[in-house]
Amino acid sequence: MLDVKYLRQNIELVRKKMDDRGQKIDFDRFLDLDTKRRDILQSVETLRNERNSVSKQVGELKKKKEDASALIEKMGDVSARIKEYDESLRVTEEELNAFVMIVPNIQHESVPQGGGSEDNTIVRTWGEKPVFTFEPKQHFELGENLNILDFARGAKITGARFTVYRGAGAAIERALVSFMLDLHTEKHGYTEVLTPFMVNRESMTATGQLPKFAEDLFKIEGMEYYLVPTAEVPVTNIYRDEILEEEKLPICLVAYSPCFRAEAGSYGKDTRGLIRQHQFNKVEMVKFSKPETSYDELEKLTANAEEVLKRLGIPYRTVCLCTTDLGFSSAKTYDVEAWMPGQNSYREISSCSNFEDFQARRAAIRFRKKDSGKVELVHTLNGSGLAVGRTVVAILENYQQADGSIIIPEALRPYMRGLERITLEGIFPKA
RNA sequence: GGAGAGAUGGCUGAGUGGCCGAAAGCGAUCGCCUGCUAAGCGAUUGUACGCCCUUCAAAGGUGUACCGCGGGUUCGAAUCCCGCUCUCUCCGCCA
Repeated sequence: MLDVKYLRQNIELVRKKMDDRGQKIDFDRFLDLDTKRRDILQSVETLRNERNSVSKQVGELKKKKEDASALIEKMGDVSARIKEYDESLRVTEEELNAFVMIVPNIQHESVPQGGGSEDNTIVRTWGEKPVFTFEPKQHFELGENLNILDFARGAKITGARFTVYRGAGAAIERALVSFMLDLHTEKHGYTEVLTPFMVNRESMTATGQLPKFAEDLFKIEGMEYYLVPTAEVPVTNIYRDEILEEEKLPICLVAYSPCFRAEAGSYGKDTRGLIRQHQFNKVEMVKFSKPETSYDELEKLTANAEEVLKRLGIPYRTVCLCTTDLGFSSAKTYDVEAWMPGQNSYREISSCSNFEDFQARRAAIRFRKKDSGKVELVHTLNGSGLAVGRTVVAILENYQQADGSIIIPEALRPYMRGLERITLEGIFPKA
């Protein structure tokens, strides 16, 4: 969320920023609530002050065995008034809070102005698109033909958007997770963490999924627990309500996690295959940074995600999301899009964002400045490194052969007992 | 799931109605002392939100809240009462 004080003092700038994001927000209501809150607060604090000092006098009188009944009677009335003010303060703060919680972050000045995904700017493009002597197939057709992806049985077991992986299909998914974690820990300096796949309401609120996007989440029946839509939630919440030491920053964590998304409102979109599932695997990078360096960290984070694709030999491009495509909590986002020959298009495989202090304020993640001793909010960042299911899609489609087999990228072979090619006959070689 | 014990500042830990935002110790920071290190001495050392001052901010002043969370009793609650959460011990169950 945004800082209430900042909002109050920079309301016109924020109005403009939200206009550019295509958000219609009634900031007059905010100003009213804010003024009301401070009025009530002052009144109630004055009364509390009176109560505190009179109560002290009562104590002194009683100690001297003198009569304090006049004061006590008077304070009964003051306490009643405090209770009334407290109630209206509670209501006002609730309204104010509800308002602030649904205001998106302010975009960084470098974010391109836009009205849709066509306005995202292409930052760079890498790799040679493979040339085929045949019509390249889509991954779901390749996967079903090789008997490594089984969508029908996934649907039987659970429902639409669930998949069974088999043999080399299951192995390549697992290999990718290990490959990505090893790369980020050994080459990019991240510490691996493994966090819960269910989180409570506070955690979801801290990273911005709640209260605004409840319909995207799976909630556990009868409990205030939710399935994680991304490891960003549990990993960022590791340091919720904590004050970190400046020397420890930046803290760079990487986590594998399955992700669960209700995908409400995406009916009819990507209905076949692995692209859009209710459950998918992801390796996620999360950073806690000092404000001064967070944009450098964003560039590094994005490069770390890109490195996975480079090592796998998958062509990609990186785009900077425009104002209207930017996610709720993000100040700036790069999407890395992998080339998918079967679909003849680039598809998002990673999303790398700097949230600045937006999540940190909700989550109360701060650090103490070494020289001044002052506490300040950290900046949080995260990015997929990468979405595993979509990486499988990219490998199947880019490395498909005329006979329907799939060449395994060299970087992955050590993680697959040396397997070089997925064919229908040899699902997996003997070790 | 059953029984019991507990939750206080960066940490340990005292505090069972007013003198408590909280003793003491440890740690940390600054200063003094010391040839250096250690020891010693002195000072400082929570967070949030208002208000005043200030062009803004910082600094400063002032007020309020916070002793796991939420309610209640009381002129007054870390302290008493109720509910919840979490931790620990024992029993049961269990990968």
